[in-house]
Amino acid sequence: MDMANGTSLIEEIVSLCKRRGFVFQSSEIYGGINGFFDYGPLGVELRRNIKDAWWEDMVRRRDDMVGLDSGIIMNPKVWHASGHVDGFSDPMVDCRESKMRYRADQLFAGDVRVDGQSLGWVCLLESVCMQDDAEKKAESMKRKASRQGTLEAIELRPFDELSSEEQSLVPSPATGTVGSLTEPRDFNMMFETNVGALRDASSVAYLRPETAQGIFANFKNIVDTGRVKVPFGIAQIGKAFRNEITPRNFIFRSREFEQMEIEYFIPPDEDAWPKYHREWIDTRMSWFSSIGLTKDFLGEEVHPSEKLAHYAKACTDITFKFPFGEHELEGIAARGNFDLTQHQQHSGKNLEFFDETRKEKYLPHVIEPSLGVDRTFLAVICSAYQIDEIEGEKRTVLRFHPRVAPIKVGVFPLVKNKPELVDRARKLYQRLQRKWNVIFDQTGAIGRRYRRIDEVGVPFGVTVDFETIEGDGSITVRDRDSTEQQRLSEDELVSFLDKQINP
RNA sequence: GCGGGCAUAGUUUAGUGGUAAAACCCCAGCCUUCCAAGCUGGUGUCCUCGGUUCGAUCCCGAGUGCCCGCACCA
Repeated sequence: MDMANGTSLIEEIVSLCKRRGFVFQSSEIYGGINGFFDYGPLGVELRRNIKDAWWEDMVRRRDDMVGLDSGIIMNPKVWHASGHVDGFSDPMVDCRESKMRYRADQLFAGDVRVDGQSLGWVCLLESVCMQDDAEKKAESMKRKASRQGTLEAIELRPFDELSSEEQSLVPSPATGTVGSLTEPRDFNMMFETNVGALRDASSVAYLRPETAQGIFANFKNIVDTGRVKVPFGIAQIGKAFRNEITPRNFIFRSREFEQMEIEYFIPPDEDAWPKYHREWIDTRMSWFSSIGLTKDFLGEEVHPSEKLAHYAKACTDITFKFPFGEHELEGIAARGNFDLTQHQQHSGKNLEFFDETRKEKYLPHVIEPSLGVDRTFLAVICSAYQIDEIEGEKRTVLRFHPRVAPIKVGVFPLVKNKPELVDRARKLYQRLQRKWNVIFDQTGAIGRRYRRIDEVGVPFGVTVDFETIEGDGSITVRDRDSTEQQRLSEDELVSFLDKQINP
């Protein structure tokens, strides 16, 4: 996709989303707030349809899945066990001159001393040969200073373990200038809050950065009460919060978002996970196609083993070619039994599963397909958005799959000033309204009303005309994508719509 | 967090140191027998707060938001 075009394409989509009530910037009348969005009348329907489709296909239509809705705030110990509190609060250091950014624990510095006197500090990025490099640098510093004497051994320490006086002596690894590095700054992505009336260290709690830990924390409850047998999965849809440094790309990366996550528990045998991992990738990929994502925009990206977290066995992303680039839609990770092991240790509760057929206890391993509602929402719109031409006129159309379309049917009297048409159309509207989200529109010319529903992705327009009230009672159904019409009786219409909308 | 650009109606944009404009959209009415027809009317704190000025939407500063690049993204 060419980028010059891509930029304006996403702008067009953002503008359409606002104009037609899909997505608004949060708190817009107060100047907005970076990284938060609100979903308008059409947006909320689309979101709901996406979530319903996922829940229907991943939970209700499967024998091996159960659902869960855990709270956003949990005991903070959960996030210590999961590693989110300690592991992911990387302090970062910026170089003011070169604008480079470093993780403080990957930046090593040491004092260069000759006969007890400091010549200044050296600073290097973490590497296997950094000790050698440091000594070479020290030699050259000694030569430049024309100093005699013996170089002392250099003790390299991570930047974040130095005192702030020491930090201020460290030169930038990029430019060599002393004083160019900032103090380490915390970039923990979890939002903190306080539980209870008192605000102190003991009241700190976190807004969950993922829904997955709620599943692990409830694993024992579900095993004890849910009549489940490995392999089985627990699914959850819910809000999650990450204090992203730079939210970007519209709703693609925001600070408050909604996840649809599955933890699928499998036997711990080493040959088990590759099979289940592959199955889930295929299942999820075909699900994306089924709700109307453009196949050519979907891709798979396997994480190289050296970039995996230490506990992960594999991770494959399902990616989507957004107008601003190809990015992750869903991550499907084989996480071993890392999470259950952690929670078992930290909680002191036995979380082992007793396998009846094998007559043994074990901590199941897990496959984690984890998807963002908001990213799916954007991918659905990007797949659906099209500008085409009808009889020389441009039209903007959202070709939503009928299953996710916010509004399923538009019902129209052919003209407004004939009460019989209007009454009959209104009756039909009321009948359809009991089953689907439909709209009634009698304003302006019929063509205008068709175009208007095209732009919000309504798949079907039905029109009550003179043949309906004077002839055989049939109505016309107009297809959004082909713009072709067919005449059906009301009963035929209802079963036609049912087939199209609920596959 | 850093650097650059931008901020005018619901949307896209024009414009000005002296009380702001177009197109489209939207709402109401008239008209209309199948793909954005026409007519009439309606809808605006020029992002916020300071400063300069007799007077600021315009100039200056700060903030906020958006876009692009860097960095970050468990």
